Amino acid sequence: MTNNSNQKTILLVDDDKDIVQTIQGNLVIDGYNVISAFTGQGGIAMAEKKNPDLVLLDLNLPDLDGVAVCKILRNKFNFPIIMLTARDGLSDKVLGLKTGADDYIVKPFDFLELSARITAIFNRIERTIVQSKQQFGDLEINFRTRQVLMNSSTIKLTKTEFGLLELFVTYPGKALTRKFIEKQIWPDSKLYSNSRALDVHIQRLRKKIKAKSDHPEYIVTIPGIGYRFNTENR
Amino acid sequence: MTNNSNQKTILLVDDDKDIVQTIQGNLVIDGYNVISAFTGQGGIAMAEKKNPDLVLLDLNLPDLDGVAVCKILRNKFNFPIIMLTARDGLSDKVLGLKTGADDYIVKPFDFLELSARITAIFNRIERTIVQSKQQFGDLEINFRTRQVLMNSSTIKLTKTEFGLLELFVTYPGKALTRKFIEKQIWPDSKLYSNSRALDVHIQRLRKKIKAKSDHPEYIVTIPGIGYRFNTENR
DNA sequence: TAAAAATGTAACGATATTGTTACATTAGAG
DNA sequence: CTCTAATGTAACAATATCGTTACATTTTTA
Repeated sequence: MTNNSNQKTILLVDDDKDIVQTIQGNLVIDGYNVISAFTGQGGIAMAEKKNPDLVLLDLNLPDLDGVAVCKILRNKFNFPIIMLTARDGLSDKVLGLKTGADDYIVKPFDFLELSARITAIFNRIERTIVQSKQQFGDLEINFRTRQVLMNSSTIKLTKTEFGLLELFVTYPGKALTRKFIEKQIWPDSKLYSNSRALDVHIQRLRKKIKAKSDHPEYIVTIPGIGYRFNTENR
Repeated sequence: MTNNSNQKTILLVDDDKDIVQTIQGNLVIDGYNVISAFTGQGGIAMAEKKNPDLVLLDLNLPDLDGVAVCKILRNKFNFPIIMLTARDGLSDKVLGLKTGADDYIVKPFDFLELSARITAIFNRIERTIVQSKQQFGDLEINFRTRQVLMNSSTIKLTKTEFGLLELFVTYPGKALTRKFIEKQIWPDSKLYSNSRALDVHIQRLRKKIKAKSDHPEYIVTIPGIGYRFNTENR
């Protein structure tokens, strides 16, 4: 029905048409969708139009300096950039990486190394994304999907309850004052200094957590101060 | 109130104590907290205990093969791994990267390059995390905070509406069938084949988007099929 | 073009979520 | 221990969200 393929698009920017053809052919064999440009301007335009998953950028371009192109791309987009260049000097490499490139490969290179470095970057991104899950003892929180699991069974939290939990796990083990919590949960509301709303939401969250856990309190009360999220001994 | 320091910890695993000392000194100057181990076993133990932000792994270790250590670490942890080694062969590099390393540097190397590659990796991670924001024309979506901005002003979406928007931007420009959308939004519900709920939620989402935008429809109806999220010409 | 099918949309009741209140319980000060 | 302040918690009303329905409008089919 919908195209669910995870095929990644790689933009290749190089003015040497032979090199483009060779690399493109190999990348296609690797399963990538490849688009190309022969100038810096063309590369930038193509990036804006196609929003590729990764860019291979030669530093020797006919119109613009490759480093300048890299800067522009890095400024506007988040995709990884690998520089391909004949410049082997240390200062070139360091400059390239400091400009925002994710990797720097010196020509001539073997395609197998390029391929391995591309997948290494994609794997790093994948691992980083998956890492948006956090585990606290028998509690598992997926911040991307907002799914909360306790002992592998789902806990349904309301928006406010999830906000509280998110706040607690951001400062595990730290005592958070009532005022601080209230400011985070209700940022533009009037001062809740005399409201009991926070107490009530804490109770509701505790009840839902406790219903699924055999552990004692995750949320510890500190009278006169506020609350603390207990992550020890789990 | 809470310790907000962003100092990163790097674990250096190498049996050459001179090299360890040199690299460690330079990394400390770069502002990192550095811990070290001289054996594979020691490195694994240290990683488990300290959960570093990055590991520098020499492939020549007295007890275990470096590639084996890398496999074990990659299996258990998400932190990036940079291999440091004298093995310059193509197959070594490719094997190293395929084993799960994020980068591979051949000894002898200049510290400046190592330093640049470390920050390149940290920057990639940072960008990937921040990338949980997406821009579509005048529409900006932060998937982490679930905040939606249109022309820089906030749109308040309900859970279902945000789910729809998230689904649409996952498949920009693609036609999504009603059945597909319904399965994604109400996964464990009965078949909504004859329900009009989807239509109603689409209208509500459209109204909220339109209220803030001067563009035509973002969500295009495809009669008989479903809907399509229009990302062109914005 | 006319009929049929699909979609748009306002309005309604059901349910979920929220913040307040009142009273019970607990912790800490003296 | 007693008193007081802080916190726990059930119940309630206000609001938000949801899915259905009925009817209007648009698109497709024939």
